[in-house]
Amino acid sequence: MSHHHETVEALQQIGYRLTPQRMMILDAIASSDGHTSAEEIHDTVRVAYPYLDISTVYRTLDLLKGLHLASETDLGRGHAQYELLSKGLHHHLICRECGAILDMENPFLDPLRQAIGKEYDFHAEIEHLAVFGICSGCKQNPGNTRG
Amino acid sequence: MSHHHETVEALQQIGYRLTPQRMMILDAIASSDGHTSAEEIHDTVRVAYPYLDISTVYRTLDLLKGLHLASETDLGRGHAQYELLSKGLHHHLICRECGAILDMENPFLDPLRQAIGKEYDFHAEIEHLAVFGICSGCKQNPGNTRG
DNA sequence: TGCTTAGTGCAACATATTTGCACTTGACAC
DNA sequence: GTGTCAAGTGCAAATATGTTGCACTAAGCA
Repeated sequence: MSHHHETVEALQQIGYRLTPQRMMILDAIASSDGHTSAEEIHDTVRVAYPYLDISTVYRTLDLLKGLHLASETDLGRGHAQYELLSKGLHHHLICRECGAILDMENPFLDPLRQAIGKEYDFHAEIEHLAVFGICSGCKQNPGNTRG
Repeated sequence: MSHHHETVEALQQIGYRLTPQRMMILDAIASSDGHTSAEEIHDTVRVAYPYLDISTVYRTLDLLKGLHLASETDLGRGHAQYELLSKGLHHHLICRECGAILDMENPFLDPLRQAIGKEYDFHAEIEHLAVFGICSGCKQNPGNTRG
């Protein structure tokens, strides 16, 4: 998964330092198959490098957010979830019964973006949307809460 | 603004007690012209009644949420924002330049809801959506940050 | 008016995130 | 390579937001 180092090397081009911590954090986000929390990133990296501090994780995430390389979303847990934007923009449908998360493709929101632009003269930057509701499984078979 | 007491009186019908705290909290949300934070509600009510505890605010908000009388949204600040659902369901367009908040009417999202249902077999319950982007003013005249 | 339990205030806790500061180290010049 | 120096890091403490246990209060009702 070292191809993600490309991203950090890109950072270097615009004046940021290429540190092992940043590479490891980026690898952790990439290898997490979707969304991760700061705490999970911290735990993952600390297996290999126990000195990593959680504040470094947050500072790196802020950096990535600012450069639009990662997105932050509130997926209904008590903490933010992060995701690399390089792996194709997409959004989430979250079942509030069973907690399942479906991915929704980005172009799906294009009609909404256009409608908002037309009606409200507002340029909607929907980078990462979380939509709550009920999935098909729970529609047919209600009552299986998870959290 | 005592017409909002109707809502609390409705609560009473389904077995909840009509307490002065609940009435004051509801008035505070209603009078705040849109979204408020728990802390703002607390401050507002404490002008008249200094003994109100923040935990009572949170417990009342949980109650209102559970009964779908109020909605909770993350509007990009570090805390949740609350709003009464009685005043017509709507959504927000938030300018990330100047912080302005536009209201978007609920039926506007119907095509998206239908599309999600069709494509993903998912029942989207979009009660309160926050869409970030750039408003028309900032499109023409960039550079006026607010926070 | 008294009974009972929902609701409240208080204090302590839990969790997520931020910040000040001294130390380290990546990037670059020599 | 070696030196320079600010960006970046680790650490500890602080801050912010929300939650919880518990004793006390009071709303609703007989």
